[in-house]
Amino acid sequence: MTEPTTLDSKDTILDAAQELIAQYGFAGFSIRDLSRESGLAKGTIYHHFQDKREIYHNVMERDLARISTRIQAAVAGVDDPVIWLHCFVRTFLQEAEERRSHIRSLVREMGAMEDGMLQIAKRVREQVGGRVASVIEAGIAQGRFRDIPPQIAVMSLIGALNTYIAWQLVVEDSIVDPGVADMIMDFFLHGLTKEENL
Amino acid sequence: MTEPTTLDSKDTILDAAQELIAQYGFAGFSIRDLSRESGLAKGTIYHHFQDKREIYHNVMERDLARISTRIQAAVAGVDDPVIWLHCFVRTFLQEAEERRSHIRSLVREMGAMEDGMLQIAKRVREQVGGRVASVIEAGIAQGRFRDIPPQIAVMSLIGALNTYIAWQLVVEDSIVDPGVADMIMDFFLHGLTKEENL
Amino acid sequence: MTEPTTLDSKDTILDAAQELIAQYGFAGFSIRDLSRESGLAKGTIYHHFQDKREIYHNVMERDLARISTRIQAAVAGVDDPVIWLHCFVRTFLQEAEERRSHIRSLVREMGAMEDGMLQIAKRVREQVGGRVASVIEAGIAQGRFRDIPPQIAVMSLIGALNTYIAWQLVVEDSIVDPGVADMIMDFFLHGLTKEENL
Amino acid sequence: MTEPTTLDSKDTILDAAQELIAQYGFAGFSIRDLSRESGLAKGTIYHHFQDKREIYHNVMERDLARISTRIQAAVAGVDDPVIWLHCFVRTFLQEAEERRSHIRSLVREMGAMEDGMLQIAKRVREQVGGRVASVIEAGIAQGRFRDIPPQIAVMSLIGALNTYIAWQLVVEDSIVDPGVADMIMDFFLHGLTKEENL
DNA sequence: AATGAATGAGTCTTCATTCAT
DNA sequence: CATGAATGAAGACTCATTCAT
Repeated sequence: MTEPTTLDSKDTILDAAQELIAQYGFAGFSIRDLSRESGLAKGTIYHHFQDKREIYHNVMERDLARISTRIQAAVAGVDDPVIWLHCFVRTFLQEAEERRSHIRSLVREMGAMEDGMLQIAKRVREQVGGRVASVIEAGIAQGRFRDIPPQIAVMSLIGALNTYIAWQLVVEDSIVDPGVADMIMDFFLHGLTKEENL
Repeated sequence: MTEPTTLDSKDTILDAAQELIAQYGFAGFSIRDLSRESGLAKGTIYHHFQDKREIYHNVMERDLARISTRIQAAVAGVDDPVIWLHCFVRTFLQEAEERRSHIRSLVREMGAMEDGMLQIAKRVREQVGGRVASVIEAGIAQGRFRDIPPQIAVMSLIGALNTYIAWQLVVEDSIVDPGVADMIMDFFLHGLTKEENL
Repeated sequence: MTEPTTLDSKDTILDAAQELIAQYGFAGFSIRDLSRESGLAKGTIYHHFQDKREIYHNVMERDLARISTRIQAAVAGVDDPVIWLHCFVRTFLQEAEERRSHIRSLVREMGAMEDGMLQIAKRVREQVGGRVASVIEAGIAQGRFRDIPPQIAVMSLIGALNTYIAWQLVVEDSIVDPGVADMIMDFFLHGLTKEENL
Repeated sequence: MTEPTTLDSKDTILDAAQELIAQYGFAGFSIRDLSRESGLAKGTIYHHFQDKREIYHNVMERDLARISTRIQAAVAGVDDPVIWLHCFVRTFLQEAEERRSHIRSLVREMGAMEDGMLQIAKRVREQVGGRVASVIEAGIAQGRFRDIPPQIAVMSLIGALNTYIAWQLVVEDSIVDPGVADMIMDFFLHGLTKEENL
């Protein structure tokens, strides 16, 4: 039963790759770096993966699966759309704080991505975004949310979150303030305008 | 009067670089490509710029100046905060449609950026974001906007815009729908919650 | 038993490098030449050595080891200082004839050398020169040589040899005349002055 | 009479070139460096000299002329061969201390030199060495020096001097000790052997 | 006399990838 | 499963040199 060894190596590689991709992007990281960082020979890397691209794919897929699972778990059994969204936002930001790579990478490479990769990016968007959208749709159906194209709402929410992450984590390198999650949610729910001016 | 030759060459290079950076990112574009695309020899490029990095800097700076001017012009003389924001959003999206490079690049390279570049990214954020923030502050002072940390509002707006651009332009490669500007603004102003539930 | 392949490749590279360095100096030889001359791809060269400089270092070190061993062997078991010096001179010139690179290179690059290389040059001087110096000291102690700073003597001897090599081998490209070794030694032992004028 | 301007520029270039060649050798210095160091544009350099090689030639020739003149002046009117040699040695070392470039360069590039340059190197050797040789011949004729091939003596002397310069100036970067001139001369005149052992 | 823009071959070095072991 | 030797195309950047002004 030497099976776990294989799995270990693959995961070792993906772990190192994830870190490097997060730091340097797809074009900016090299197999040599990956070999050094993972402690495995270049040959070994190519034994487990066909391509640099395949490594990228795998990192993305794995990350996607993780974040999906994470969010799903956090949100499981929650029926109320508002509470659901609260949970989502908190988990999203927490996740970002713990491993910064994924969201950053997704946001980044988009221009240079060729088809294969774009598919993954789209799947993330669809998977994560789709879940959010359906909750919003539910809220609209329940008459609690305004009848607005859910896409717009999703974009606004994820955009705010990503921008917050990009600004706070990447640029400032500061730590995520948990209070912000609530402020973002509040703003997301009520917008800018003062009620009396509605 | 062939004097502007110098200026022309530098600009020719920057124009080509802008296009390439927009497509492939900093790490992903090569001087060789730049040479081919600009029609100038590699030596010539290095005659005008010290570094690949210097080229990047210049592209960013130039773009920053352009977009700033653009927005400033669009917004000049507008006093009403809501109208101001409308103008801003429209110009921001228009600008993105016309030359896609800047916002995309900014959003992208962040992880791999070293200090010099980050400074520029920060300046964009401060310059563009700061302007928006002050308008929002004005709106709050006038009692028209809710008393909310302007940063949160700015993040939400710019995040929504960036995400829209990233999703629509980069991934879908589709054209910006002018109606979206209004929808984003509407959402930004009123949020998700139905009024009767306030 | 094709194990020595590694060693072979490294040595193949160093052999070619030695030849090229001897001909063109450090700055004057190119990795491309080295690749052509060694029959190995540029990538392979960089697989075995980090740097152009590291190649240089290795060539020097290897040569230093060789010449040291050579001289040591030639001089082994010789007690009489005069005979010792005779052996040394002959071996030194012979060595120079067989592989011209080392002495020439050493003599040459000195101005452009950075620390790492200078250390090697110093070691040669100390190793080879030191041995000669100690023999001269022994001769002085035995009362056979004049009580003169050994450094001066060493310098004069090695200077004469190097100059001879430079003039005869490099400029004239002629072959070393074995008689010269004796003439140099004679001059080294007795100097210019006629005895009756002492 | 704007003639001196020309001369000035040429000399400015040669001065800078001399310094650079002394430091980096022929292959190791670049026209760009020369342009920066001399404060003149690359075009200007090529206005005055056809080639990198021509610059090298000129530096060498000029230096050769200088050192020749220097030595000639120092030795002028001296009849006694021993005193002549003393003056020569002192001047040679002084010269080396003042501008280190010439001797070093000569000693260095030899391997990489093509014909044109070698001719100069040979001329130096013949001019400087020849003068020394003829004084030694005179001494032999006067019965004061041993009847030894003058070449051997010249080689020993210039070799000792060069080696001293290389070791002290280049490697140690220390200052020339004037006492050494006398010690070298003493050794040159009397050799290593103690008189009573003759 | 002097400039600086322009060039393309050439510099060292890194790349992703293959393959025999 | 794992290695490290090997590759050649591509990377950023420098070179000596030309030429219009």
